[in-house]
Amino acid sequence: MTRRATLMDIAKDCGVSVRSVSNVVNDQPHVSKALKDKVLASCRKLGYQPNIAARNLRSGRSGMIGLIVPDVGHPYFAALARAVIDAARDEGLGVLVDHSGGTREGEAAALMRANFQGQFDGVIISPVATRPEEIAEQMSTKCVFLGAYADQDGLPHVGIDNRAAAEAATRHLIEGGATRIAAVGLRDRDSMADLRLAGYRAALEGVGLSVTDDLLFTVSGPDRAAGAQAASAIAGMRRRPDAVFCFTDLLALGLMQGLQALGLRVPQDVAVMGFDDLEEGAYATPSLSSVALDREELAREAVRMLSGEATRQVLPHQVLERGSTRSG
Amino acid sequence: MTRRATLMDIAKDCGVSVRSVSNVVNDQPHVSKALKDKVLASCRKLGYQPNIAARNLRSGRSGMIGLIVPDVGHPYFAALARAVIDAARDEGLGVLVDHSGGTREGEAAALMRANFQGQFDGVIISPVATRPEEIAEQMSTKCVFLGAYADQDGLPHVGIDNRAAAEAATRHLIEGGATRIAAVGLRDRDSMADLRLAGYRAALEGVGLSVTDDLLFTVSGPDRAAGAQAASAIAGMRRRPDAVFCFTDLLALGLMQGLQALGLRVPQDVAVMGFDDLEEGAYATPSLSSVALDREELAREAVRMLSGEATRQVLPHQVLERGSTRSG
DNA sequence: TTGTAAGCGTTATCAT
DNA sequence: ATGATAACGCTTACAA
Repeated sequence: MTRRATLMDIAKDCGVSVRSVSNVVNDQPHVSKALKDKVLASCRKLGYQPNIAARNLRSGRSGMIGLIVPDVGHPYFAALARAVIDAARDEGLGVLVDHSGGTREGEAAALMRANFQGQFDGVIISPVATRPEEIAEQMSTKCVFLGAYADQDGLPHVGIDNRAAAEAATRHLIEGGATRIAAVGLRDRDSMADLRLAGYRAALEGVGLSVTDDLLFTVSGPDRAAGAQAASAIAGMRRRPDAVFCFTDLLALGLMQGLQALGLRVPQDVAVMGFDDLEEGAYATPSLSSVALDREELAREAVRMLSGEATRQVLPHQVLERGSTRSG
Repeated sequence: MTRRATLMDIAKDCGVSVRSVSNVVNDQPHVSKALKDKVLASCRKLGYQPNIAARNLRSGRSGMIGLIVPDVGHPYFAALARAVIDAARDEGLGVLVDHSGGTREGEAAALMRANFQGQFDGVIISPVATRPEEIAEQMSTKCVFLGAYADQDGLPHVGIDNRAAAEAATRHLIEGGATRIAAVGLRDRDSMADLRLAGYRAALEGVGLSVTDDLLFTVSGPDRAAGAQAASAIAGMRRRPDAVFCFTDLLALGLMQGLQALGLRVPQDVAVMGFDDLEEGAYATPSLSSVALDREELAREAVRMLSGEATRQVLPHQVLERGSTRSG
């Protein structure tokens, strides 16, 4: 295998200038049909492929964006990654995916890598433990933030109104007849959870139910195991809740599994509400009620925002009633 | 915001040559301590960050690899992507993730993008509908193939012995007392499924059970819905199987859900065996027996193979007995 | 419409 | 150990 063909090779082969070849390759307007044909034929003959590094150096753009999530293996972020990859592709961009583990150190390391890995045309990030302002400060390229947001920051952000969504989800449980509703979620360093907790509180207070600490369960992780653990705790309570609002579907799935293993019926004994609308939830037994958003639109907005001026996009959410909260 | 600092800016600031600065930045062996300190201080002062595009152009490497899977949203490939990203990170490489949809056209398009998106230092690909030789032929960079393989090709490949693994899985069902075992999987253009089917056949024939066509179920997709569909077909059979071997966990999960919705008990009425060892399977009700491999090792080998000479790595597999096949 | 040539910011080859 | 300088392959003024 010999050296790859360059623009100049083509130019020589055709007896024209590199300029003309470049014009053809880049679909510039002013090229004669004859030239175009000749050049393209030569490109095929010599197997020409543009050197992207050179193009990037010259143009200052890379055609790549970064996506940083806590964990690509997590179903929610896997679905998100898919949507972002699709949206980026439609804009002719590739997506370098990285994960942070959801810890502060992990996020710092991922940001480092993003700064050095390459010249991204932008980075989409779903932060957990680091404040957006801190992140934007240390990044050398534009960032769009996904997920929770604090109202004060003016940074590019796209997501749903987590507080309102959580309130709606909790209200759904109340309307189903629940009077003693537990909340299960991560706490500490997770502003997303804070917002959902606030929504939960608001819903209860809205109907005059008091929020007591024994109804609040802080889990150890974002996974099914943590949900199952919460199930044991809840099943063992002297005054057992008749409904549980989990801050994520994965927690809810673990919780449902745990409750059922302990002999409790869902939703008859305990109704369960999730958040995220994972495909997996629709196939659980019973199917899991959840809060949904349009992930494709989320991704499209995020990608668009990377090259635009817009700074905040709040997407609509939707409460999906399924088997886990269907009374009767 | 002004222009980003370059090597030359640092050189001027320090009163040394760019060569010296480059040496420091790249940790070359022959640099005096004094120079190093001076340069590093200047870098910090001016906020220097190397221009990766320029470096790539000069060095001919990009520090990035491509990963092409049918669908990043699919739990198996999400887990795989995570493992590959981790393995690549340990080698200082970033991973550009793309998906093909698992169709021939989709794979062709993804390969195109991989060729143009950037200069990858290699591509790891999990092909479905396109033969490895065809792929290798049209790619301008080294490819390592994941998943199934045909014995004749000498292309870099890492995976398990799918045929043997499927045989072991089926044998596990036989040892559990099953005598009428159905197989559920994709067919056509999916060599992975062919191998697993062959293993299934071998296991049955090994104990003198005949393989009849009515036991073979071809599904419409790789998802839970397809598994649930197969459940209806199986539940409705005049002579119902007492066990089902699904070629993937996702099919098995849909199948289990479907069977149970139809009033059949797993494993008492029908034992179910999956393949892939998804985390989700361990949390299903009942927990799903499956065939596992070490995904982290798979990923490490694949990444290593990109820069090495090795051409085939067959990893060990393991049959995991869980609730869905536990008799008694 | 096409040709010439100047960079883009590195790295690496010569020297010294 | 460090300096000067020529590539790397492309885009794009500026000319013609």
